[in-house]
Parts: sequence; structure tokens; C-alpha cells
Amino acid sequence: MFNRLNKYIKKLEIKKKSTIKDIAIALGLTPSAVSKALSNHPRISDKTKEAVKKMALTLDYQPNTLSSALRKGKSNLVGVIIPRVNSNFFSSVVENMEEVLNAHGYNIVMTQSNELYDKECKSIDSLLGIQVDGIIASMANETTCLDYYNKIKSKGVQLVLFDRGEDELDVDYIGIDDYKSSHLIIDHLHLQNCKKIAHIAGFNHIRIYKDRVQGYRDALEKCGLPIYEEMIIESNLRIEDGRRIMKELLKLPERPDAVYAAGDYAALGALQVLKEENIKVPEEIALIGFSNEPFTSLSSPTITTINQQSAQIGKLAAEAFLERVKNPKGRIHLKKIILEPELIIRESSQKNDL
Amino acid sequence: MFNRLNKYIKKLEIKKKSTIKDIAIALGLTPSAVSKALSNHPRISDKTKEAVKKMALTLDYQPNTLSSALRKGKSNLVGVIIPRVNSNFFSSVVENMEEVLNAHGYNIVMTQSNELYDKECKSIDSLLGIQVDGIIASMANETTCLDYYNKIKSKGVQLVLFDRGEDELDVDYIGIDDYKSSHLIIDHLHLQNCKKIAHIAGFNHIRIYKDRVQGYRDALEKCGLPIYEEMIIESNLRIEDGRRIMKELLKLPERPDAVYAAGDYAALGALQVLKEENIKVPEEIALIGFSNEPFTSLSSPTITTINQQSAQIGKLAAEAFLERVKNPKGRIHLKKIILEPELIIRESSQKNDL
DNA sequence: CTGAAAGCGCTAACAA
DNA sequence: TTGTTAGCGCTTTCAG
Repeated sequence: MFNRLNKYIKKLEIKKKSTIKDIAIALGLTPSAVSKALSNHPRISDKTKEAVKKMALTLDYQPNTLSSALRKGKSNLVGVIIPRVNSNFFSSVVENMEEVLNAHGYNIVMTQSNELYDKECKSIDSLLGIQVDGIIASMANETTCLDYYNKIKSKGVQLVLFDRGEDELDVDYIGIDDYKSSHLIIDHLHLQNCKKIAHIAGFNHIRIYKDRVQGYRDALEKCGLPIYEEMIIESNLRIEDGRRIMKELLKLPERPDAVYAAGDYAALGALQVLKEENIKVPEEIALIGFSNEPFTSLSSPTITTINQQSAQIGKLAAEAFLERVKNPKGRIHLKKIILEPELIIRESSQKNDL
Repeated sequence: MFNRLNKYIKKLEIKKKSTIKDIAIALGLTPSAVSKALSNHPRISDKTKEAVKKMALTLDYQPNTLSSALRKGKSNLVGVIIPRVNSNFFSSVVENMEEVLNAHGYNIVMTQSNELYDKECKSIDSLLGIQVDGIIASMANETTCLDYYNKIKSKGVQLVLFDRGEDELDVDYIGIDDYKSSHLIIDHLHLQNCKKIAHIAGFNHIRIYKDRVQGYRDALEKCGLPIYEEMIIESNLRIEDGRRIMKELLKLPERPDAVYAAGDYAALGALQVLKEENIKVPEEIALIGFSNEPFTSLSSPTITTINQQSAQIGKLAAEAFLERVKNPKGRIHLKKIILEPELIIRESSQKNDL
């Protein structure tokens, strides 16, 4: 009918993307031959391969990875979920992850949860929807329910966690030793003669923050220092949280002489308040953050902090994923890689100048 | 044959993801009915819809957006290419873009070029490969060749540029008025009695940096100030570039009394050098950056800079894309949205205290 | 209101 | 060495 014909003509007009079929027609071959030629199948003659590749170029052929993924059941896409993109730690992790994965033919689909559980779930759903081969994630602050993460695994999609992970989830994990980090910090403050050390903590339902608190407690005890429960305050660790909590701490009958914040942004907020109140840092109150965000070396005073090995974490997470993919069924034993933290000592905690 | 049968059994075992077909079988329907039910087709009974949706839940059905995209020729994916993710400006742009696009059923695939042309090309290829409906990009510093961007358009994929765009590319663009930004800066410095104003510029092949230089020149002239050619130096605007160039400027027989850097990171590098050399900012040399990165309000002195309206840019870029998609053929006239820049005056440029 | 059938672009048995 | 065929999961006419 005319309808059919018109449709076909229209299609030809609209068509902008050339397909494997177009190449086949142009060369008098079949799509399957072209497909094989393009993927360098051994049983295709060199002449044909050459011709196909040349034609692909002249037709500006772009392989449709979607259909290939559909057919092969493998998308070569890896979803990455991070709390927020605007953090040196996370962006550096992703950059390094991308490098490793790209080298192995994978592409990254990056999404941010903004620390929100809902957003995280939506991200997981859309990543699963586009059939990613794996998801590498650091959990949102808000997240306590692990159903969605279990869903990933139940769909047969690889899952690797980094930084913020949960032990209950039976998956590969890369992070630093949070417990030990606290020890490094407290030992250092102890050497500076601090005796009343406050802790601006993260939420206790998140393992890394729990570990930091536990390390803080144990280290204080080890150093023979008292633990002031009123000086341990949980929060989201944003700048405004740091500000608010610092103000609270200053209102205490006995002020702390040092503050250890479990995040650099919180430390920064605390520093702002201390400066506003004309309290000398570190002389009156010493301050330590966590993550080595760039601004910690720019503020005045510069802020002592913990280096979290972002580059290593990114690479190792990517490699963990690649290994899983290579042995999908193979019961490789779980990888829990714990890297060494490094204390970067700066002005904000140096009471006794050397 | 046994082969066939075994294969089928294996498939059933392996199968982890349920499909539309599984739902259909479970309910004694056909896939097409299920498809329609899930998309709320009007000619499907409410009972069926309900049953289907319930079964979808119990089977933990996850729509395969790949196959749907393949069939519909529409992926509802938007590619976003930015130079680097670790910049407040870009991450804020993306965040706002995402908000708008998600609300319209689109997902974002974010890639970073790291300012490299090669990486940018690869990103474009893989985005086209996964059949994105559109690409929203800010060009890499290195990029001078526009072939790849033209390729996007020739494939019928929507293209919107922001911040770093080129006039030759006939596409929607959102950015701020760079020329005017320079005027705001020079006028302000002129009021502070600066007479020898240096410019740490971006590369001249990028339009926004060219505009900033031109604005700088014209504004100087307008103010009756001399233009010192040796005080205009191009670079990548990284911290280390700022450091290097600042050192060069200090070696000049006649030192500048103000420095306008076309990027905050470069300004920061310059500030570091000035502090190391014990040169007072702003008394001896005033300093102004560009982009309002968070650290500009944290350094000491705080750095005067330009607010680039990242939130607006993100939203408007997303909306521009959405409009194009709604009228794919409709010859909407090109959108070139130029937002007003805002000078944020801080300590680094306030010679005369108020 | 539901079913049958074709097809999006690509790949992989199997056949020739 | 190449062609034939079927199918990945989903949508969409067109029939019933």
C-alpha cells in the first residue's frame, strides 16, 4: 500500500544514523558478515574486513551499543553512585576508577545521591534499568535500609562498595582504616597536651563513622584521657553542622581544648565560629578534620586532616569489579581492602611549634 | 534435542531478572498486554492493570530500558560532558540540570573530559553509542576542532552548550556575559585606584576567555588606563599556572598593582605566591578571580570574584534541551541565553576600606 | 479489551 | 569464508 511505501520513504529521509545493515547493503553483504568483520572475527577474509571498515568510516557508522548490549546481555556500563560530586575525595575516586575501567572497555554512568536515600534508590533503579554490569557505590548518609543494595545483588549485578559500606552486605569493599585514623588523631592531640577532646561525629548508623567514634574512645582511654559524653555530637558533617555544634561546644561549662571533626567541611564550619569568637586556633582550641579536601591547606590556619587515599580507592574498586566480572560464577572470596590512613599535620593542631 | 532442553533449563536457573514475558506467563496474558498495562494504556481493563502491577512487584520486575529504548528509538538518556567534575561551578550546574531532567523522565550520564580533546571525543562516541537523546556539554580547554560536535548534530542528537561554547556551532547556548564581567572587574579596580592591571588569561581560542580579554582591554581603555601587553599571559588557569605566571609578573621591571585572573584556581595560585613573597594583598597588589569557587570565601584574604550563576545555567540548559526534544523538527530559533554576571567584592581587592 | 506479529540493531549458532 | 535464522526485551500497529 501507499502507506507502507510512504513510511519507508520517510524513514530513509529521517535516518541519520547508519547501521550495520546499511554497510551490508552498500557492500552486498549480510549484516552478520559485517558484524563479524567489525569485531575482527577470524573467519572473515581480510579484504572483506577492510572493505567493511572503510565503508563504516564513510557512512560514519556508530555502533549501537544498546542493541549489542541487549543481544549479549552485557552493557559494558558500570554505574557509580556517590553522595555528592563536589568533593575532592569522591571526584578523585571516580577519576581513577574511570581510568581503569575505560582501559577495559567499560564506561561509567555517574550519579549522585545528594546523601538522600530516595535519590539513591532511584539511581539504583535507573542504573539497573539501563542494564549496567555492575555498580560501585558509596552509601548516602541517610541510608539505613539495605534492601536496594540487596536488590542489586539479587539481579546478578556486581556490587562493590567503597568508603561508606556496611559489613552486613556481603560484597567487596575498599576503604581506609577508620578506627586507626582516630588513633592517629588522638595520639597526635595527646602529644600536643590536649586533655579535653571533643568529637564532631557522623551518624552512628554508618559504619565508618561508628568506627571513628570507637577509635576515638579507645584511643582516649589508651592515652589515659577522660571521655566527655557531652562532647560527642552526631551530625551530617556539613559546614552548617560544624558551625552549630561548635557553638554548642563553646557553651559547655567546661570547654574542650581540641576538636576532632569526622569531616573536613564540619571542621571548616567549626573554624569559622572559632575565628568569629576570636578563639585562637590551635592555642586555645586545636582542630582536626578528615578527608584532606583542598581547602584544608588554604584556610588560615591550615587544617590538620586525614588523607584517605582516594586514588588508590578508585583504582582498587575498579579492579575488584573487573575481577568479579571475569569470574562471575567463581566463588572468589570477598575482598575487604583496608588502606592505611595518613595524618597530615598542619597549623590547626600544632600547639608546640617545633 | 537434549541440547536445546539443557539450554532452557540452564537459562531458567541463571535467570535473575524477570521480564515482561514472565509476568505475562504468570498471569496467562501476552507480553503485549502486560506492556500496555504497565504503561497505563487506556484500552486495558483496570483489573488487568492492577494484577499486572501486583505481579510486577512480586516478581521484582525491573523494566529493561535498553530494549525499550531500542524499540522506541529514544533512550531518555542525556549525556553531560564537563571538563572536570571537581569544580563547584560544574557540579552545581549538573546538579540543577539533573533536577530538571529527572522531573521529565530523563537520566543523566555524566562524563568528564579532564580538559583533554581525546577524552572528549571518546566521551562523545560512547554517549552516541548508548543512544543518548541529547548531549549537554561545556568544551574542554584543549578543544579547537569542532568535528565531533558537528557529528553529534549530524546524527540527529540534540546538542546544548554551556559556559564554554563556540559561536560557529549552530546550537543553543547558555552562559554569562564574559565581556561584561571584565568590565565589572576593571571598573571596580579602577575605583580602587589600580593603574597597572595584569591579566592571567585563559587560552584565546576559547570564546569565553577571548571575550574576557577583550572586555579587559576595552574596559581599560574606557577607564583611560594603559594596556601592558607583557601583563597579559595565557594559560590553563590551574593553580600551578597561577603560581608560575604570578612569579613572572613579579619579575617585570614595572610590577602590576592588580591582577585579574580569568579563573579562581589561577587566582589562588597567584595568592599563594604573593603570600610567600610577603606582598600585601590588596594593599600592594589587588587580586580578582572568576567563578566564585567556595575557597574564594575561605582564603585569607578572601578573594573577590565573579558569580557565574551555575544553578540558572544548569536549569536553563536542561530546559533548552527539553524544548528541542519536544519540537525535534520544528525550526525553533536558536537560543543564546546570556546571563548577567555578578561581582562579589571581597578583601583581596578592597584597597580603600569603607 | 486483548492477542498476534513484526521489528528496533546487533550477535551467535548453525548451515551452506 | 559467508549466509540464514532466531532472538535479546520491549512496543506498536492491526486484528479480533
